[in-house]
Amino acid sequence: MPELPEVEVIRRRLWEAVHGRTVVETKLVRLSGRVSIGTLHGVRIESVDRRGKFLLVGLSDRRSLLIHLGMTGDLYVVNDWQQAPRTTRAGFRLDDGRWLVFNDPRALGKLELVSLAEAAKKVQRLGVEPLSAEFTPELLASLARGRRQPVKPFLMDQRWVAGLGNIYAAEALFEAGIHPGHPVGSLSRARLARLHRSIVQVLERAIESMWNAAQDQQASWIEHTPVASVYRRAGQPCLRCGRPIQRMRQAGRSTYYCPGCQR
DNA sequence: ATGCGCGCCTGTCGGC
DNA sequence: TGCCGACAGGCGCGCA
Repeated sequence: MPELPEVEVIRRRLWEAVHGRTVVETKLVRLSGRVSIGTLHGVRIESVDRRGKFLLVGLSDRRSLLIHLGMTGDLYVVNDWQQAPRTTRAGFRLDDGRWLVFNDPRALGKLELVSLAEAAKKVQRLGVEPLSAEFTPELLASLARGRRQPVKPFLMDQRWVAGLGNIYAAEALFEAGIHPGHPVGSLSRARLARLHRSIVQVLERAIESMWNAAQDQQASWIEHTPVASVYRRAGQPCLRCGRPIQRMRQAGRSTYYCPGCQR
């Protein structure tokens, strides 16, 4: 499920729901190497941060829960354990009786308990935060320089820019009018500047739209993912020019684009 | 060094 | 109804 916007909305919801609470019980289910935590007991949750697609839950014992949601992970609070879905992999009972639940049907997510220093080290390998002031057109251009790699897999590589996945990489490229197969190093400065702006806009719009949906208690916010312009729209008309959206394979992933609007 | 293909997992959906 | 393949919002590894 989650790329940067989804992870950011999960982070905000989590912060509201769990900050200052103490974990009083840990339950691990469907164990695998991807979940490596001992038991958490008597520690207070002091922060919930995001770096790229990682969540870092800061604890009062100077440790951190480092979470990556993989393809299908989700993290939220339920009132009692009975409400946790059967694909739940871990649960943390809070001092108010509710449960913080890590649900992950495909089990590609990761959950580890590490020292603050180790957590910091692990996220250090990530590239720039696209919604930070550090992310500028100039920085994007310097990262792209000299690379022959197609722009879409470049955008999905977390070492350069952290947080874009298959959906938002495709959406940003559509927004910028750039063909996903274009070698990133030979895009002009002007086109990279436009791509930079598109990345920021696409991510900000997605966060805003999902965050608004999340405020409505009646709505299942995850279903309010902003309508995609190209993602999973193969064969349907382009919203801008009407030509059918194409699907192609790149580095093993589906890429959607408009052959009319993206060059 | 760089870029691609595959394996890891389970769920869903459409076609036969 | 049941089976089968394709596909799915990610990452890390090994190989050319």
